Amino acid sequence: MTQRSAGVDHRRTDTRDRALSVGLRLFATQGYANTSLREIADELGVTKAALYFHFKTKEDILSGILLDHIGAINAMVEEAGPSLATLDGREVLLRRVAEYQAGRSTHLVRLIRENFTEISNLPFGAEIKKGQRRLLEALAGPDATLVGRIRARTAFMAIQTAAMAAEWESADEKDVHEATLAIALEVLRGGDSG
Amino acid sequence: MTQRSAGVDHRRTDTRDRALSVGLRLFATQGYANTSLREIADELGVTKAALYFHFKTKEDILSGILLDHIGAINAMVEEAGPSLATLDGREVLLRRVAEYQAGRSTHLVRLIRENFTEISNLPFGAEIKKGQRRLLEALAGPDATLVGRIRARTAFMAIQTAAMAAEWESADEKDVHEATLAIALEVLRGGDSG
DNA sequence: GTCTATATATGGATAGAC
DNA sequence: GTCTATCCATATATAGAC
Repeated sequence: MTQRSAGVDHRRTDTRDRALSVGLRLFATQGYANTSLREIADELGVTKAALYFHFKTKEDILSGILLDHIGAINAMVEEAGPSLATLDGREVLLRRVAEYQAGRSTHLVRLIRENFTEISNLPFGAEIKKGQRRLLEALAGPDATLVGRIRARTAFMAIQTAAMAAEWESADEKDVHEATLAIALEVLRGGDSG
Repeated sequence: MTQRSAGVDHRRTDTRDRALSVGLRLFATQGYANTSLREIADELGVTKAALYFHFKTKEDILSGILLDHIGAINAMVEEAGPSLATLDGREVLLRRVAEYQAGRSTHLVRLIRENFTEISNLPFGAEIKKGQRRLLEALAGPDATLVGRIRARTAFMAIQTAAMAAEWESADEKDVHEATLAIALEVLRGGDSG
């Protein structure tokens, strides 16, 4: 939920939503620290002061962008629940994560990946880290060995990178995603079957 | 070569080298944009102005840190040469890359990975990107299919991530590296043998 | 090689009018 | 909701003495 009200929208402008969208793109392509409020405001056709009506601080914009994402990841892990005890259940979770990330613009993935240090040092950065940690543990399964945890991490990294690979590979985006998912599943599965 | 002269060192101080070292650590842990020259100078026990004797600009410090790295990666690819036509040769290259990255402090890997957007937009950022692209193509081998290229990328990402995994995994660092290399080789190898 | 002092720009953020 | 005007902190970078 990016909007505040669930029913009819009583807002007089859509500046807030547009700011989140522009902010996502600029933060992802230029970096959070390198993007000024003036740049965002200019693209929106408003002044910096106008932004401060919608967001208390610059961090607030970043927070607004990321909150949905954290929620979605956490929800997927929780929904998986007891099914994570089996390899099949964990494969389903990995497929869902891949689907989710492929559906989003590449910007969100890039934003988190390439501004990870900065985000980590932010007040709510701990939440992001905790979410990723939980996801990796879920993918690794209960009582995972070191090798199992590394498999989970590698599989997740493959998926994550694929979301940005459209720029790198000349191939069709859908083909890249499918091939990557196949390899990620292969990695997660590993030699064993439990 | 971080030093300017090959023979006896005639410099009166080691400020330049220490600056590169401190800069690497701060850039990696806080981000390039979030690290000021004052912070670096303070840690060195000198003033900002002193830094400007050794480096023309702030970017120059980053450049000084990264130049060695680019050279090392390029050298490894070129040394591999015709051996890259075989899977065995490509596995050797991957091992060398893993060895190289594990030997360095985690900071260099983090610096590149988590400031990639910023570095890309820098004047010499194209060199970094070109170097990584060449490495991935080398690992994939000549006439690689899409799947082959994704395997190469995934294997490399696994290695790269392992260099930072000491903080995440409670296990012994050496064990993490060994297990990761094994999985990376497995991914690179894939189903086929050519 | 390093210092003090300063030029200059830009950033985030606020006050108050409309 | 948005504006103009402004505050204030901090940043990179330079000038010139020692």
